[in-house]
Amino acid sequence: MSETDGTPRDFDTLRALLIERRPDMPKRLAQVAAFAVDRPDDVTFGTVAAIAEQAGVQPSTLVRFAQSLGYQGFSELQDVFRARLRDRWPDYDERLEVLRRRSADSQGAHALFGDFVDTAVTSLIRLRDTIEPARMDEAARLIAGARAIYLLGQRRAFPVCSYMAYALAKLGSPTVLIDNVAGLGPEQAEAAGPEDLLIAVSFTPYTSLTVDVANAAAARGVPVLALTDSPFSPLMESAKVVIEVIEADLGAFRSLSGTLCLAMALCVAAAEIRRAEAEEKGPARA
Amino acid sequence: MSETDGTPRDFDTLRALLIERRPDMPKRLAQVAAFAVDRPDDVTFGTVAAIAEQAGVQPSTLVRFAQSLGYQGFSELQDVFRARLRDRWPDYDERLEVLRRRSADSQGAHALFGDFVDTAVTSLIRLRDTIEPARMDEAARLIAGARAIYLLGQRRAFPVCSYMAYALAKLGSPTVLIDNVAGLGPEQAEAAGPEDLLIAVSFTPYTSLTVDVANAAAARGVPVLALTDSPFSPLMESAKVVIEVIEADLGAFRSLSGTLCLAMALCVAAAEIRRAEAEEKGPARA
DNA sequence: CGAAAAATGGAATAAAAATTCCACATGATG
DNA sequence: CATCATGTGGAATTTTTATTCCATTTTTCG
Repeated sequence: MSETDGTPRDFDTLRALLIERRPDMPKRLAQVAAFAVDRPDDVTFGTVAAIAEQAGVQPSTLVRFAQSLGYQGFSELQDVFRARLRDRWPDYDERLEVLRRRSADSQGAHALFGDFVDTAVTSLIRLRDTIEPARMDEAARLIAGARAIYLLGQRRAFPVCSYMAYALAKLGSPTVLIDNVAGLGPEQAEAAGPEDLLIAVSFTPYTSLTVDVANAAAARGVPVLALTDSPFSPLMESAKVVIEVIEADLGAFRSLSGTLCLAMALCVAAAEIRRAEAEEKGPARA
Repeated sequence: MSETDGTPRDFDTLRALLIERRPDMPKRLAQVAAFAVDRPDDVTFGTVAAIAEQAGVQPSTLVRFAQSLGYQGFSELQDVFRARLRDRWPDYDERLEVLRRRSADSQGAHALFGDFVDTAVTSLIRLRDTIEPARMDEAARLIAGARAIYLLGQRRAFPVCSYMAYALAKLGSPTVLIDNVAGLGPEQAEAAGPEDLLIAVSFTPYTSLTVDVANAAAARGVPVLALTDSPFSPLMESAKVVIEVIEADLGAFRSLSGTLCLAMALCVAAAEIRRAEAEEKGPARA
C-alpha cells in the first residue's frame, strides 16, 4: 500500500516491513524494531526520550532507526503509528491540501468527486459503528406511533427533511413538511399536537427558526425527535429523543450521507412497526 | 470514576463533565468544550497550536480551558484523551468482535440502518468507478460559466436540488431553486436565459413538470445539465450535458448518496474553476 | 449608565522535545 | 592483526511546543 519509495505510509505495511527486515538490522535498530512491533501503543503516544528508555536505547537511535527506513525523522515515523488509530477519520488539513492541489491541476471534478465519496463512505461507516441501537428503536417507535409527522429543518438540514417527507408520504404516513414558505414556519408547526411528532433536524450553526419552533412545540406537549450533530445542540432541551449524527467533512463541506441513511432507516423501520402492529390487531383488515 | 477533586482522569467522565458544564462556561471555553466533545480525535493527536486553530481559539485559551477544569496544563488534559485510545483500542480483533456481535443482535431499526449504509456505500463506490471524468469536467465548466444557476427537481430529486441550492449559495453563486411553490414552477424558470444554466434532476418515474420545464427552457436557448438515472430519460433530448447516475437500491428505496456526492463535487469543482479564472484575470482584485 | 470583574487575544517566555554531531566502540576484511 | 566501514552513546544544538503574562475587550451587577 501507498509506498512510492519503500517507505510505508500505513501501519500494516510498516509492521510487515519491520518484521521482514529485522533479522538484517544492526543490533540496536533490531531492538527498536522489536519494540515497535510489540508495543505499538507506546510508540504512538510516547516522546522520543520515553520510548528510548522503554526500548533500552538512546534517543538518537530512534531517530536513526526512522531515518534508516526512509523517514525524515522519528516524528514522521510516529505519524504512521498515530494514523493507525486515527485513520477512520481522514485528516482535515491534509485533505484540504489534497483538495486544493488536485483542483489546481484542473484534474478537477472527477478527483474531487472521489474525495467526496471517500468522505461520505467514512461518514457512513463511522456512523453505523457509533450509533446507539436503543435510541434508534425508540425513535422508530416514536415515528410509528405518531398521528402525523411534522418535519422541521432549514438550510443544510432541509434536504433531509424533504427526503423524509417524500419517503414517509410514500409509506403512507400523514406528513407535514415545514418549509417555512412565506415565513409561515411557526404557523405550519402550530397544527401539531401531543398525538403527533415533530422531527427536528439541525446542525451547527443551529438555525434559530428550527430551535424556536421545536421549543415552542415541545412546550405545547408535542413530542420532539431531534437529529443533530452534537450533544450541545440547543435541541437537546426540548427533544424527547435525540440521535446524534457525526458526519465527516471535507473542507467546509460536511457530508449528509449518514444523516440521510439514518432518516431513511428510521422511516422504513417505523413503517415496519406499524405494519406489524396492524397485523396483530386486525390481520383481516389488511 | 477516579476523580478525587472533580477533575476527571478518564475520558467518559470528562466528556460527561464537559457536556454538563458547557452551558455555564464563557464563550470561548464553551467553544473548546464543544470541539473537544465533537472531535476528540483531533484533540488526542494535535498540538496546542493545531487544535487551537481548528477550534477557532487562541492557544492560550486551551491552556486556560484545561486549567479551569483543574488540570495543571493542557498536556495533562490531553493525556486523558490519549488514555482513551490506549485503553480502548489495544486489540483490534476484540473490537471487531464486539461490532459484529452488536449488529447481529440488533433487529429492527439499527439492523435496517446497517443495510441502508451498505447500500449507500455500494452506490457510492460503484458510481465513483463508473462515472465519466470528461463529463464531470464539462458539467463543472458549465456551472462555472453560468450567470445564474436554476435548479429543477421534484419529489425524490428535490432534496438534491435543495442541497445544491444551499451549497451554491454558500459558494457565492446566484442560484434559483425552482421549488414549484404555488404551482409557479414554470414561471420561476422563465427568468433563465442563454447566459444561465438549468440543472435538471430527475429519476424514474420522471416527473412531468421537470421534463416540461427543462424542455421549455432548452427551447428558449437555456443550456441544460441533466442528472438522471437512465439513458432513456426524457431529459436526454433537451440536455446539453447529461450525467448518468446509477444508484443501488434496497427494496423500494433507492439511495441518494451518490447523487448528492456528485452534486456537491460539481458545485465545489465549479467554484474552484471560477476562483482559478478570477485569479488569472485579475489577481489584484482578490 | 458606569465601575468592577471576568474573559480574551496575542506576544513573550519557558520548557520540552527532536535532531544533529562527533568521539569512541565494534566487528568485518584483507 | 591492522584498517576501514559501520554502528553506537551521549552531549550539544536547534526546533517545536506549551505555558505565562499582560493589555484590551466584553460582560456583569450595583
